[in-house]
Amino acid sequence: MDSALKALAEPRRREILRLVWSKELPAADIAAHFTEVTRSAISQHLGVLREAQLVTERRDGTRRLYQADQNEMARLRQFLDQYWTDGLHRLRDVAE
Amino acid sequence: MDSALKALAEPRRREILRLVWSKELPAADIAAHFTEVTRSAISQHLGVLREAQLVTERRDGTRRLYQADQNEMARLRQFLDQYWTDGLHRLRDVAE
DNA sequence: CTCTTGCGTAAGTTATAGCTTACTCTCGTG
DNA sequence: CACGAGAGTAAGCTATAACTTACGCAAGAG
Repeated sequence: MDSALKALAEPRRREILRLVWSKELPAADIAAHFTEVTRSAISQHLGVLREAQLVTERRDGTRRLYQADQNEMARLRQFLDQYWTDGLHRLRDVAE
Repeated sequence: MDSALKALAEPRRREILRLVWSKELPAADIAAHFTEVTRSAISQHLGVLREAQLVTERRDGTRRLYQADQNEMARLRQFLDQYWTDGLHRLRDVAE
């Protein structure tokens, strides 16, 4: 969970997640969206997202297709929601 | 906004935010919660949170009282909500 | 004025992140 | 079997993060 939040803290990785949120994309297509950095850099970002389990990888011949892992994304979302909810409870308790 | 997310990616800083979410605390009290690191380390974490505008600082004599900045916290929350909402829209559009 | 308390800040260290270039691996194809 | 395309990986660089210890500074107490 902690690795997921750290992964999300990187703008480039958030952008990658947007790209593969709803559709599978091969690594080359993903890299093509980033003109400022090399394909290798993107491959490494994909590695970080994979380790955080935020994306799944599927092989198709020589290509590797990536897609956001909705389960893990949901878990991360829930973690953040919980964080805020707890905080708001503390606010409410103090208000009394 | 980006600095806020990066600030939140640090477990120690998330813990600090929880401490000052609903009440002002002097730096010493905050530091006292962390036995693994020095007071100086916590002071630096507070600096990061301050720069990300996630906490406000108020001076009272020689003490400095910190508290979570609800406005900025709300902005961050909204940013994350938007991120997920956009993603879910892409999912929905693909489903059609 | 001086001393103590509460805290930030400077300097230096070590670990880690993000990047590049170069290499390697694995398929599919002729 | 050779080779070209798609991608990860190794090595090395630079910047930044997270610490530590040491020092400096402001404010109230005596």
